[in-house]
Amino acid sequence: MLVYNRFYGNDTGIVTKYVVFFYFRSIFVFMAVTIKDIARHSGVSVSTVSRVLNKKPDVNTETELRVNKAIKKLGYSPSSVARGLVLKRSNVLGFVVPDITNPNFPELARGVVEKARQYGYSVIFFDTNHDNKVEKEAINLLRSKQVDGIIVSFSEANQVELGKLKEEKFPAVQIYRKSPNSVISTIAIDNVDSAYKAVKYLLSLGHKQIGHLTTGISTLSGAERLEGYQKAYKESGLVYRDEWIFSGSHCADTGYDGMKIFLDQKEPVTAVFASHDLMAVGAYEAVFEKGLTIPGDISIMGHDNIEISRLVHPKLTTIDTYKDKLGQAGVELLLEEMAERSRINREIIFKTELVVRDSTRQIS
Amino acid sequence: MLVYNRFYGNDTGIVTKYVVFFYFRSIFVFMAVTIKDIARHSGVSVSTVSRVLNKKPDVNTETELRVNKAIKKLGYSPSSVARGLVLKRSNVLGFVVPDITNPNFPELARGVVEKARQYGYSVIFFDTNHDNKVEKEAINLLRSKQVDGIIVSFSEANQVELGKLKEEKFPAVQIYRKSPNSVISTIAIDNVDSAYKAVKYLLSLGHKQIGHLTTGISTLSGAERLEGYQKAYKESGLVYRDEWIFSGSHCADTGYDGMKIFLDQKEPVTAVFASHDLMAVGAYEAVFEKGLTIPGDISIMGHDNIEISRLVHPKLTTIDTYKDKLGQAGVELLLEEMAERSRINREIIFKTELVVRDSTRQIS
DNA sequence: CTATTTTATTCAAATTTATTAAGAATTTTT
DNA sequence: AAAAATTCTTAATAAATTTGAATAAAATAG
Repeated sequence: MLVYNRFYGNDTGIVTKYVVFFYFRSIFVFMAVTIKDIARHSGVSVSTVSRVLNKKPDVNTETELRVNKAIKKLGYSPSSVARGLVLKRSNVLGFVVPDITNPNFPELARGVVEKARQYGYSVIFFDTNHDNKVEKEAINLLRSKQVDGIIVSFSEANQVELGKLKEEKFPAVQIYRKSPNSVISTIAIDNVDSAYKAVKYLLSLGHKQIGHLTTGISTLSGAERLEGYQKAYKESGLVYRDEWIFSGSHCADTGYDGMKIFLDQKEPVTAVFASHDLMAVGAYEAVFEKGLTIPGDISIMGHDNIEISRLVHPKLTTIDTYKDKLGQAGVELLLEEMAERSRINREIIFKTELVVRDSTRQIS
Repeated sequence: MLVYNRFYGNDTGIVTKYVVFFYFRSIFVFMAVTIKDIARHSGVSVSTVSRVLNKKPDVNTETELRVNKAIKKLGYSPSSVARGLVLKRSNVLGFVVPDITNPNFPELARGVVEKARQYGYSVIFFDTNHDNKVEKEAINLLRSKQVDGIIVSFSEANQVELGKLKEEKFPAVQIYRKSPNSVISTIAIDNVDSAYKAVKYLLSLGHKQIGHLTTGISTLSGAERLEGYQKAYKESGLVYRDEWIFSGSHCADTGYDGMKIFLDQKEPVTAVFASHDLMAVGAYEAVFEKGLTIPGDISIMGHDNIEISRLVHPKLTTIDTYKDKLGQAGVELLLEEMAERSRINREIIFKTELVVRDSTRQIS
């Protein structure tokens, strides 16, 4: 065995090391075993082997045994590609998300992949990085790969594309983010009710001035959660002020920015409901910077119950959205669509659940 | 348009709502357009169309135009499946991780998927949930799907399987976690050096009693980081005590447990280096519980620079491992392997980088 | 100006690996 | 010997690529 190491630096400043091993072993060129080989080896025809493989009738028990022995011996595994060509299905699903590094999506992805596996499907995964062009590209690629169905989490921009799929009865479901005009079947959560529940909880703790860090009306979920906030206020008979609402984005920094503004107001809010946990955690920083405490001086609530929420100090009160269940339900709905191939759209809305932790408190 | 809503509860206590839309539109059954249709439509043979598609020579400019027009008109896109059958490649890569909800993997995944896309490859994704059986299953599935190569992050258990792939010259690389006996090519980080750097930094701040929260020698990276810790101590001339080392796991709670033990010792450590950020953040909780401050009373350092590390308060000093770059490099190495098809193993080791934040301080 | 060679296009047929329907061969039953 | 039941084989099919042959046009030679 010959070994050599090479160290070198590259323009990123990362130094990499090469360790190369040369193996001198029996030379063995991999040749794929086909159904023909099995047929020849077991002295039957390919169609008989096919019947054995697919557990169809009209096969002698003895023949079956012989064929299975050959399959095992030669380590044969049918080519999904050839099978897909004939049967026009691939047993592969497509899954397209805007950003896997957004903490909501890994759990969703796990739910999807796990459930798909249970049903015998593999999953081709795309991360579009919020790029509409890539979204479109992904759809085309997945179709040319002949996936049996797709699960997407698209922005408004490409809903038209999804509508086209529906026209063709190509199985597709939108997950996590709602399909704005319900052009395809959807799995989502009841954002209005969820935010309503959150704000109602804060009101029940005695808070009357509740700020809201929203992602703005640019995202549907943001708009819905804002609606829930408003609904809770309306029902309580109290009124909120416009300056208690701050529009941020999907990242934590905007929570910090918003909270800073809230704290600088003459009559600061006593509680804040953030549209997602990351903003809530960002808000923490602004509170600490002012030398204030949570929940002593101000109560903070998030939404989504991502992992971070139970790791920060104090642990964040939030709303669980059952992301893995959403992913699983997405696959199940997709499989239904694949079976039916109708143009009916279903919309399955999950209720969410309040998770009370340490970032909120009762005030007199 | 007919709409009906259905509400129902299920055993998980989640209430879901059904909104079903019935569309009555022109009935349109999707029929795939094939190369034959293009040939017929443009009055040439399929082989000519194929030559146009693959930009091969020996095609009249005028013919090419005619064919391309037909392609556009009929909205034709070649079947990757049929193409895969003939060419024996699918333009699909496999990517298998133990746990996508582990905060290190999403970034890795993004790097892999993004780079693969740039090179025209799609990625079939598996999450094994640390199940060795599922790992094996994934390999078999990916092979029957005729992926062109795979990127895995396997535990020691299935290294034998990977070795078999190598025997067959099936392109495969191990990423993030090192391949223990280098049975296949690897992209990893220099864990020893990385931990060495971390502890050396703490020593440079004046800390002489540094605790280490390790994942134990059960994981290779844990063992290597422990080695780095020991190396730094050895070099400094100081000695560490065995009770300053606590073995935990991949989850945050064990950081809390370990830190509690550290703090209860008669002569507590003044700094702690955790093998990964989650443990470090878990340790925070134990410190706060005692009414102590970070870094006032104790400095804490993590490893991996996951998103959480800059969201906690104080922001965690840690080590960046360039996870997205690792993912990208994984794809590039895999593509090299695919081109060469040799039995040579490469090992590319990335250096890591110290990220100083607010959880560590100089002591006199 | 015809005959031959060269060049540029284009086509028909084989190939890839599996499934499946139709029909042939064999065995069993009537 | 005919009919029925069982089991297997042949050939078509899926949608592309590829090879060697065919055709047509252009160039060269006699």
